[in-house]
Amino acid sequence: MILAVQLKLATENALKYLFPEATITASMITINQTKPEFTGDYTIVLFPFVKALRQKPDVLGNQLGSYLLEHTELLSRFDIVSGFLNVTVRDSYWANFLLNEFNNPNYGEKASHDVRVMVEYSSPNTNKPLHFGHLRNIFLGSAMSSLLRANGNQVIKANLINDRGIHICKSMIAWQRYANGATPESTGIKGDHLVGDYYVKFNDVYKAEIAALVARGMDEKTAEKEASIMKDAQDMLRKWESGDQEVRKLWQMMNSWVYAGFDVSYKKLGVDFDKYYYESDTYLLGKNVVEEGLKKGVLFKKEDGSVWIDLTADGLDQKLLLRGDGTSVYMTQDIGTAILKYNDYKLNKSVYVIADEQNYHMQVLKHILTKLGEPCAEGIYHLSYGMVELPSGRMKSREGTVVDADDMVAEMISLAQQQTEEAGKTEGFTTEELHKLYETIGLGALKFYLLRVDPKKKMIFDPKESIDLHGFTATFIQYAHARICSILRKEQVPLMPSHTKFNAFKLTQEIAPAERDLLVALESYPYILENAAIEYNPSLLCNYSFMLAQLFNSFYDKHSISQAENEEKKELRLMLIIMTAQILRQAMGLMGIRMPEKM
RNA sequence: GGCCUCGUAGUACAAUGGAUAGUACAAGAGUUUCCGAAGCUCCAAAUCCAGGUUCGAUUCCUGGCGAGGCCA
Repeated sequence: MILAVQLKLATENALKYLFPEATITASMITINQTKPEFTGDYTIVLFPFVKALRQKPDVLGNQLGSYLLEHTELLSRFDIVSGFLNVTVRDSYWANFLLNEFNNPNYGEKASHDVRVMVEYSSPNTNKPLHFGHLRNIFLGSAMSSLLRANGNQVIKANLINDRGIHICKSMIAWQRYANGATPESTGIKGDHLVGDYYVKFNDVYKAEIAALVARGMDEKTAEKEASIMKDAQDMLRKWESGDQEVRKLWQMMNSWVYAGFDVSYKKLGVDFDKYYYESDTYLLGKNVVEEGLKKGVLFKKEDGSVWIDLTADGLDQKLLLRGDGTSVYMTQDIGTAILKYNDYKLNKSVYVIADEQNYHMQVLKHILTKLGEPCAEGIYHLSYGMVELPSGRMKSREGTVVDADDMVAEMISLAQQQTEEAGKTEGFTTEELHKLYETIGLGALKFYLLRVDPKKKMIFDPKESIDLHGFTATFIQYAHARICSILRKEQVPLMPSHTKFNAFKLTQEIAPAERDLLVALESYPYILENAAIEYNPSLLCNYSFMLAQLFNSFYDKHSISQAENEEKKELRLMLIIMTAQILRQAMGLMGIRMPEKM
């Protein structure tokens, strides 16, 4: 159990013993890390007890501090500063902790238990390539999957592909009209980009057609409907729905190009999926559930035959589930798909990584499933994230302001190369190793950049300033790791030595402040790891890793390891940096970021 | 119009109701015969406005102002 939790329990017990009359609840106890300007490792806030115990903070603090000092093995001293009880943990505690955990490759992870969680992410449309906004989704989903697994859950990574609909027909019709049979092979263009080009082409032609019609005196609304390319696309959609052989063949061919393109991108990004769902398989689902809901009286029918649910009692409004002609809407198929997923895997939880513009939709979906009495409802969690915006505002494909994902990755890798070469750090690597290193640095920077922000908040990305490789970045953390590896290489200590190597270690000297700071941080890692999963927030792990790397850098600057004052200090510091490197590798690994041993 | 988010240094981000509001970039000053300077050290700079709850509010509540999103 980590120290902060132990202290909290000890405090609760102490207060109950000292003040048996008063009611003390765990929620009243706040334990923080002590601010650097005060003596101590952890701080217990005394104010919340003042009223309940009718004691002055100082008196109370003294009683509590003395009790903890006497009755636990944890503390060596305490200080009271204006309502805060600062406690200092015994050096022997830290030494024991370090000796037990420094080379534990699973430190902080939880044992596997039978809770099945699906994480759905990426979920692209098959009419255009991935853009920068998708990357936030993909990295979030991938990191959350790893985080949930590290916390013991059985994770299924799912990708629901939006492979049908009018937008897909748009690129198909434009390809049919203008491509002259061009294929990825004949043009050398990546499949998703090729199809995307014809989606753009569609919009160009469409716009021109509307303009021409308006010029002939038609009003704009009518022109939008009358444009021939749009009529063709709608006609194609009808044919697709009726199973027209030719259209289906074209659809399959173009989608297969897109999938091949996505596969290349996913592989480059280092993400994968356990299960693919296709909207062409699921878009008719949900209708029967709606029919049943109608029978149960949960849903109602309007005069035109359309089916609705009334959520006004829940502060929402009425929501359409089936149109008068019996066709379904997005909500209908989402109901069906939620049930399908649940039945496929007997899910305990189903996480949807979807942008916050769908907040209302997801809220309604969960409500409806609850009202319908579907058991999948309870486990649904919308991991809502803010959109990535440019300084000028939202990315808009129509205005050509989208940043392409593949381009962005390539740019980051070349930035990594450029900076490595400028720093003259290419010696001792083969060409192949360098290539891999640039990928590690470039992709790491990109992932970290998108994950370091609280998912709920929208973020602004300025492509002109590109992404820095200094400061609050993956590069900074990777560099700290590489330095540690370099020291260990020189000392001929493996990254994960067997425990017996330091068996003879015995602490006889005082632990220095910089060593302590590092120990406190290392010890709190399990708490961070757990919280990041509970709060569905990988940025907590990014913040933590960066702080840990910072602490290492300061420590490294103050104290020599190979030239330590004596053998004991050297062993202590070696264990410290072995564990630091271990946690950095593990934490960043969960984010999909590799830590190089040299850079 | 209704509902939901969000307003923190020049910029981008932190802060379970707790101490003097942290970090990075940019700006300024240092730092290399010594384990990797992609580093370290110092310096300056911010909670949109007005009320309220509290021993204590960036955080909770109300009302403005501003930005974004969703629903018709």
